[in-house]
Amino acid sequence: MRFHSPSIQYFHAVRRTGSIRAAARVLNVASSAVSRQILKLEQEVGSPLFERNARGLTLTTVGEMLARHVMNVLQDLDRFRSDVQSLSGTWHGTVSIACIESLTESVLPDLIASHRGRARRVSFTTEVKGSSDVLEALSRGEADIGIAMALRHPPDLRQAALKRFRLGAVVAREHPLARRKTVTLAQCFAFPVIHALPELSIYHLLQPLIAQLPETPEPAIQVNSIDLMRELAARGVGVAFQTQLGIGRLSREGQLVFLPLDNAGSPVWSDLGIYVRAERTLPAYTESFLQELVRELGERERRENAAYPHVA
Amino acid sequence: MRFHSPSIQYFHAVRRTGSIRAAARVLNVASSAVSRQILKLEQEVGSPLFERNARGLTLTTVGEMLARHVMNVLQDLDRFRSDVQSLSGTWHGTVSIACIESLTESVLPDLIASHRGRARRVSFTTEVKGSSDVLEALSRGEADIGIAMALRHPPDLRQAALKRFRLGAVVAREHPLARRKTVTLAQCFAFPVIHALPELSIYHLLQPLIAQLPETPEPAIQVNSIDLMRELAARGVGVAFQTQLGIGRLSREGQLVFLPLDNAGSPVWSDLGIYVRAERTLPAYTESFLQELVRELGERERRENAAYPHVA
DNA sequence: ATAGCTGCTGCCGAAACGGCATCAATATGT
DNA sequence: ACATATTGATGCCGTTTCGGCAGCAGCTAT
Repeated sequence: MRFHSPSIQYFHAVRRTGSIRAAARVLNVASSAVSRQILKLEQEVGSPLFERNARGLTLTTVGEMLARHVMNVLQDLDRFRSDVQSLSGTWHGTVSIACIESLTESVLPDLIASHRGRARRVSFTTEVKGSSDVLEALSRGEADIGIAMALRHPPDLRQAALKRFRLGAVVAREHPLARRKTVTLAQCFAFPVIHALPELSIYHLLQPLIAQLPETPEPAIQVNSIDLMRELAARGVGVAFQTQLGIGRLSREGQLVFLPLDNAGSPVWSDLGIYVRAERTLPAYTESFLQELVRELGERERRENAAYPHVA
Repeated sequence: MRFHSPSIQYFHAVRRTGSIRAAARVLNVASSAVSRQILKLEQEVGSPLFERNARGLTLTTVGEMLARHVMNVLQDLDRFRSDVQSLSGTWHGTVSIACIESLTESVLPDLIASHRGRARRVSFTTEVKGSSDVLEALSRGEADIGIAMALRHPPDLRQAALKRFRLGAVVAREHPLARRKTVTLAQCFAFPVIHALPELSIYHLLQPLIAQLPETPEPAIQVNSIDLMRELAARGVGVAFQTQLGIGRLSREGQLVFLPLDNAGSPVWSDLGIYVRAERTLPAYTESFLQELVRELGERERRENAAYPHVA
């Protein structure tokens, strides 16, 4: 089933590993074979594809162009393979997901479990990253589906869906704020606050709002793990900020209370985007999971926004 | 620059020609070489790609899937080539257009002439077909850009733009109807009418309206050429039907008069769609022309609908 | 029945591929 | 500063693959 010339497979491996010898190890061939294929390729294209640094290879501009083409080819080959297999009845493959941390508590495990229940032959690989890293992984062809904060995405990605969830304060059941319906940022800052570090995307959502506050609040606890943030809040250490997506189980068990943020009378939204490579047609099993993911997130968006109606 | 394995190039040629020996002639190789590559390919895929009829080869289902993949690969290779060339300053390639006849009088020649004036190295091939043939040519990878009546298009095509033009009656300057502002179908059928045959898309636009008329009009002249239709109308033979797009020159010279159709108080629209293959990223020069085409058609749409305001 | 087409298949020379050993250049560790 | 390790490139050589030639059988149209 590998009817494409070795050159492009070798090129692909070299681009990913950043070294000819490393690529050769992955491909189980001699490094000379890889070296030659790359040289031949450069001769065909008429331009160098890599810059030879002493420590390995990096793509030139033309190399990046070819990388895009090769990625398109190999990903479309995957789709073709899956099409053929689904024709012959078998239905297996691997769905590769890159997503931000707030999905790992409930959405993703629920979905993967239910999907695996129905299609045992479909396997998953998931990588948790920051929002911009998610988009980059997608661009580099290292993931099929990406879920990230809806930043401005590069043109080689397509936003398959956009769901917005209310951002809110998260406090322990016993916290003084816990009996309110909504809270303002100012009210939260009357208490110790658990801050997100800039590597978490909540930081970028809250920062402009915090900057508008009349007085800069005292430095509070800062963390870079949503899980840690959640557990700290559950222990009454302070007020954390999250969408309800990210606090599922502890919320269901009644330990945490979610209080929608009220910013001068209007809600604060956290936009979650689902992304795929724009130039790619997904394999059937991936497309199938993607649609489930979009449906599920839409369902949660509907439910949660109904539970906490807008402050008109 | 041909760094893809011979198999897929050979497969592509065989699919297009429908015969191994014919493909071999096109490729300038021995037919045995082609035959072997196809057999090897079928062994790799694990399923026959063609059905061997005594008179040549036709694709199997798996073959059609592979054909789609190969088309994606080769078209994306074209894009890559053009990307590299545009990086090195040179800018040439061929834009292949499939369109319906109503564009050939003014829109297309104007656009191509002006584009060639600016980019001498970009060449064009244009094929005039019926609307459904246009879409099929696009699907088969035989054209880059398609312009056709906006029918329901297959999922492998993407509608890059949709422009609507008013359908109208076209009569000679001296025709009794020529002094009206608008006409109804009934009014037209008081005179001899030049009908379009079913192979022209105007037929399918008018047929449902004609069917609603109280009495079936007498059989009139029937033609399958817009050019002929136009020239007949100019000679006063009867009333023809067209969008104004299709009668440019004769209208400018004052020989033909365009009368927007009035169907029970509302205009009759002819929807023109611009299509490209959905799974394809266009080369830079093609994309550039596509945008010009969309802009120009949008401009004409605006002008013409301003010249003949809606019958509110 | 003949002539012309189809795709397929031995045979063989030529080209491409891959493995091994080696080289020069550079980075790293002591 | 020196030794060591790692990088990509290259010459040599056996193996594999590719492609051309000629001929095969099967089918169709005349």
